[in-house]
Amino acid sequence: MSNELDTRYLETLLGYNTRRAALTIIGRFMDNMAVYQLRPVDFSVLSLIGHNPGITSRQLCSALNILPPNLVGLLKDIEKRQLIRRSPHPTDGRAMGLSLTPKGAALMQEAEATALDSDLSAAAALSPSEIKTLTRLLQKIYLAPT
Amino acid sequence: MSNELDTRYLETLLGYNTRRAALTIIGRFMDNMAVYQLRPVDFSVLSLIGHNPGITSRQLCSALNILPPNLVGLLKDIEKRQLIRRSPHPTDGRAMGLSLTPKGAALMQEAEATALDSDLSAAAALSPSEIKTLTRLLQKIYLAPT
DNA sequence: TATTGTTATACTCTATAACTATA
DNA sequence: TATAGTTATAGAGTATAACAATA
Repeated sequence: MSNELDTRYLETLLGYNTRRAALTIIGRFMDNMAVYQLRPVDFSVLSLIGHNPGITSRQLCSALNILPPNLVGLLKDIEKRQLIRRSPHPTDGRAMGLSLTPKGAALMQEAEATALDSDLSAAAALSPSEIKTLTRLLQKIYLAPT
Repeated sequence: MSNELDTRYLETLLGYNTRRAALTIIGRFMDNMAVYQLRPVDFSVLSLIGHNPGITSRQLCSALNILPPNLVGLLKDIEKRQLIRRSPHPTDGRAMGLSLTPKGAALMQEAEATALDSDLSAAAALSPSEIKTLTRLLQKIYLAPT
């Protein structure tokens, strides 16, 4: 079948290019994280908890743009897997402070190393300085004031 | 509330940065396309049809990574809006060739101009040469052989 | 025997309303 | 009166199985 499609116009669009690259990178990330049974969102939540012991579920929601009802089941699951612990918040009786268990910390130490490998293999076509440039330009976009 | 979260680790990850930038760019794209009642996927489909008259639904699926059953309703909708036309395929009796109606072509001429404006405003923090660099690096990632 | 387009359906992700307990 | 966490539920988006018509 003649499959000569003209996609040149779409390839001029920043949204198209950024989304396709994101899907490529995240697809590989998912493959590499499957062994830990972590989806990208699980990884992000655990990583934020690991680097911010005592973080609340509301803070996770703001940082990761998750709606509170949608975080409930996720936290329940990773707590059931004994990766996190909920402790009473020191100053706010409504909230719970989240932290990694030793098992969760051990898992995340491996998972974060794997995440780096995954990034490097997804960006194997780029030099180290190109990766730095790419990161800087992407951050300029999403950190720009509206 | 003390909202001093440490997100430095996540900000080193290519997947995190690329996804956040994509959400920023596409969010703005959606806002700007709302007036045409086009979602990103509608825009992509109509744009590919416009630049590839006679394209089949199967070709659209491959190019945009859409599963055939999920394209059916989309095509039905934009045909009902009289933006596309389905004609018998010249050589394959199973397939239909898709093309824009005059109404669809007029809409897409405006929508593609708006898409460019949207990109430029989403990337307002970047110079023209930075935008070119960003595009090149993103394409290097998703066009790289597995 | 394989492919195009389609229906029906299931699963995941995301979003909204409303409740409770604490502040 | 507002906020943290939760429940229930609705709506997108994405996935698989199976079919008729054609290659």
